[in-house]
Amino acid sequence: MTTSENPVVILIADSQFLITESLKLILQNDGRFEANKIVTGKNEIIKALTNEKISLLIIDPSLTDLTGFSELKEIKISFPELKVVVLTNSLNKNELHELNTIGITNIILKTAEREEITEAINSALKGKKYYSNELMELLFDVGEKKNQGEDNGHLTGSELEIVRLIAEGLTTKEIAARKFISFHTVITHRKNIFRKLGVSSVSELLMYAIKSGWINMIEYHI
Amino acid sequence: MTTSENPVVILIADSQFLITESLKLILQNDGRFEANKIVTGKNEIIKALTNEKISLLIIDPSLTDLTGFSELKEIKISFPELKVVVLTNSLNKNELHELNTIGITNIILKTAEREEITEAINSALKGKKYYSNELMELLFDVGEKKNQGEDNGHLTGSELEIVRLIAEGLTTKEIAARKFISFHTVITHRKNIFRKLGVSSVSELLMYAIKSGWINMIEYHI
DNA sequence: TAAAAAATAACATATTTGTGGTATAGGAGC
DNA sequence: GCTCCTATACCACAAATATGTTATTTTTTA
Repeated sequence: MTTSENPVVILIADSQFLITESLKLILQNDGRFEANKIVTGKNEIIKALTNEKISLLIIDPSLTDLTGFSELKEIKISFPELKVVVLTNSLNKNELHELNTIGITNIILKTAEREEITEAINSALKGKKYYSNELMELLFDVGEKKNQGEDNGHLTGSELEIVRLIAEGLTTKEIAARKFISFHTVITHRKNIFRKLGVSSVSELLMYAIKSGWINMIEYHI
Repeated sequence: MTTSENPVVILIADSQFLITESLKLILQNDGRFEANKIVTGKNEIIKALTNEKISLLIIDPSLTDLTGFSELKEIKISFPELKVVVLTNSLNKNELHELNTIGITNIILKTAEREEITEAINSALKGKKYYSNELMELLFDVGEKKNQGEDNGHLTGSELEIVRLIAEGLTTKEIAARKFISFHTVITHRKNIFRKLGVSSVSELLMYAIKSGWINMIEYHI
């Protein structure tokens, strides 16, 4: 927090010009930070982290990999000392939990106010957690309105694959043909999926799947 | 373009702090503009447009109404001389065409580069059209991959309402009860919807509806 | 006001879904 | 070795869907 500490160098990894410009301004006006660097491509991130002494990385994960965060995970493993703030346009509950698992606990949305942004940065530097208000709500509505199903949400690999094929518009018969398995097996999978998720129709299933980020909507919605 | 013209006052209507901050910076550095004002609520927009001589409005429509753009339409009618640049996070093809119908032809995404932003503003002031590169692609893939249906995409009000009820997970019988119409009527609507959209299952219908922005995903995806 | 479009409704029928069971083989973990 | 989980598979049946065709009334629009 004071100038007597190690120099704080911040790396901003974001391809949105309008965002990086504002961030630069905020960090400059703060005065606590030694230098800031902006990278807009995924390759530059590793290079900068390797060659320079970076204290904090502010990153939009959509710059790297949108689903799975595997590259973000690798960064956290390669640079354990690095503090990370995730700054992104939108996150669903699945993604939020996944980031938590990786050890990223300072997450804000690009709709955040100035106070939230500085708070997230300060918390990250102190090793404290910080989440946007909107994300806190997401974290806490674990109970939720619907689904009285038992082990909600945890589908197996085959089950997830079938959800995606249903989303593509395939019928049970077509899914069986595509996967070279029996029609009856697909029926059983469907039953298990419905039971686990507490839904009883394709519509409800798809809404659940989209909400949870199981279906890649990128190709459907710009 | 020159200082001899009328003073150019720009109103920025956006609730994203990170965006308004950058815009302010860009406009300040440009030097051509007399004054800039930032509003973050929908009520302030009309007040500012009424009381001050605004040349250009840079607006994120999600500040007002996300679907239908009815408030944006009213603004265009009330202030015909006003130039408008729409700056938003995402748009689908339906929304893009709707904006076009209203007479808003300068549209860029918040992922735009500095050049695109200034170009959009300059074009708007000159009365010329400007669209982000990503949006141009959207405009031009009219042919598209699927759907060989006839009058694609244009559903009536009742049909759209039924699409939303299907998305809610209601069965045909339930929809009939909810709307106080015959089961057979709902069946007919479904048939017409499927024919118009070139789909043949609820899954395909929902994917189409989400892609087109007919279903409000806000409650499902933050 | 005449034509076009939308909303309403019905009948018939093949296909698909949703739901209740039961059952076996293979792998992971204790 | 034993148990839990997963993937596989089958039977049966009621409910719902998808598809075709036709037709009347109401609303919109040209």
